[in-house]
Amino acid sequence: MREKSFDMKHLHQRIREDLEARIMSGEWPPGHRIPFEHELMAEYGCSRMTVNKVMSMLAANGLITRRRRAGSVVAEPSNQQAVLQIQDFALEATRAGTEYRFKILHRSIEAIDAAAAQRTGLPTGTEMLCLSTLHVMNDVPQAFEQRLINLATVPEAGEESFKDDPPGTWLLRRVPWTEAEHIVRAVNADSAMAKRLQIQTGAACLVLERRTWQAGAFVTEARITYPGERHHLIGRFSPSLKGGTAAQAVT
Amino acid sequence: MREKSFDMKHLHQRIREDLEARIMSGEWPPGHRIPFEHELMAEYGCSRMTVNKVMSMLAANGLITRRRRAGSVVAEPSNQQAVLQIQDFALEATRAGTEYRFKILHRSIEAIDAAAAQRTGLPTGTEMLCLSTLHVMNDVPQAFEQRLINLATVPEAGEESFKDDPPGTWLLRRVPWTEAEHIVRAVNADSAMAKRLQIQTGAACLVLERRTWQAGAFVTEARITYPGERHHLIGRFSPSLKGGTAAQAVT
DNA sequence: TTTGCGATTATGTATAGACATTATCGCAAA
DNA sequence: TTTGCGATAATGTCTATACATAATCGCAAA
Repeated sequence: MREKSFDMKHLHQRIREDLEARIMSGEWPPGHRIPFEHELMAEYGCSRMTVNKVMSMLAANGLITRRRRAGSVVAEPSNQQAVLQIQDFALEATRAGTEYRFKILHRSIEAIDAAAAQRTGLPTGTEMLCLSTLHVMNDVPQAFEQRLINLATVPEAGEESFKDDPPGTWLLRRVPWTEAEHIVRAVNADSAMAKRLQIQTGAACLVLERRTWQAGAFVTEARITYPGERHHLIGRFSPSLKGGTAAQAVT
Repeated sequence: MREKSFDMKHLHQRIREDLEARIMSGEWPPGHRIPFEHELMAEYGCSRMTVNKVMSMLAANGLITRRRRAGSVVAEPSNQQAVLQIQDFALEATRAGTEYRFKILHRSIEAIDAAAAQRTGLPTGTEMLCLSTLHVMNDVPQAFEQRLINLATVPEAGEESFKDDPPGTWLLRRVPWTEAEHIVRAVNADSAMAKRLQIQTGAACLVLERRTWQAGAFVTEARITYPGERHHLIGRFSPSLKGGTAAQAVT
């Protein structure tokens, strides 16, 4: 039954990546029913054990929810699971029923500067789309986002207006990531930041820096500043159920 | 070959918990060789696939490192992997060769207050050991730790002097956790905190709150305040390799 | 129409065996 | 003594099968 396929990857890895990509890109939204094991088994021409191992792993990582007889569905993102699952504002707002707006404060295309080149591993001079976005819920500023998007990896971003979806949400739909790096810091708001976020100058803010790659190609860097009083990062773990859906809703 | 064992747990789960407990308690330190699959297979009286599935999962979670022919060893904690792996100071200091001291600033045994009772799920009035510890490296204060230890779960903590190991390290050796919850916030240092950490009043600090349970029994709560300028949280992920060794060195 | 129950179906767990891959060990040749 | 290479041992992947468990569906009885 086993047909050595053309590519080098192992079958279980290919299945895993296929499923992950469909989930993380939003093609299969939370609640979407995943093909039954016997269907995937037919699709990939492998035994049920192989499919089962992949699905069990996805379930252990919290990406899908499985129920006997009922089948498997894409899991609802749980805000108790993920350390770095700071919200995708649009998504969270819809769910909570609060009003959400965002505003692009700045947009330009620039050659990457030396410091950013080092952080991202790109050659200096690479063209980046630079965006500054303010996220507002119920007329209260919730976060300020400074983002670089690698136009070599995501050329269509250059043409995008970002009028429907904020950049993070837009990107997630198009470019699921395979690797990410995060840094969390505490900083005092300078006067410009304080004004933007409507907080006191000097107030403590949580800064999340997030860089993502797709198969080794740099995708985007986001520096998101949250008013410290209004936001925390929350995570719940057990030793073998770590991480969870850390990035299901963030880019 | 299969012998339905007396307990209700599934075999793979029992194996996983056994191995995790030995790793996380420090009984098997980083670098320690883990029994070969065929040894575990004999020990638990099961097939290799069962052992293999468990070991693969531990490897995927970064708890162990596996190499063909060489066998499996407990992984070195990697500071590029875990979001919440803020340092176990004693351990990090040893590794980096810097001088580390800690000082217990406060110690008392008190009935839990209402707010903490709610956070931890314990009945009000439960006796807790309350400790405040300052962590110092090269004469620079690195963190201030406020900790509650549940004496019902860890009675021997009441007798412990904590003169060799700081409370976190001491606990980790004795009480491996099975569940943990984390909250990260940014706050402005008040004057007492500023004095302790030798920073300016109002300076932004990163606060990590960590609560751990062992099989449902509350173990400890730690609130650790780091000077924002001197510390970040760093994490690196890929979608199916999330979390990593998040807690190997922290309690 | 509603309730109850058995058949069905999908997942959960486990076994035994096969072959691939790769690092290491030890022996033999240079 | 050193180098090279083959045997060996351990993990990696996968198949085929079996039985357990749980939820749902649909039919039949009340």
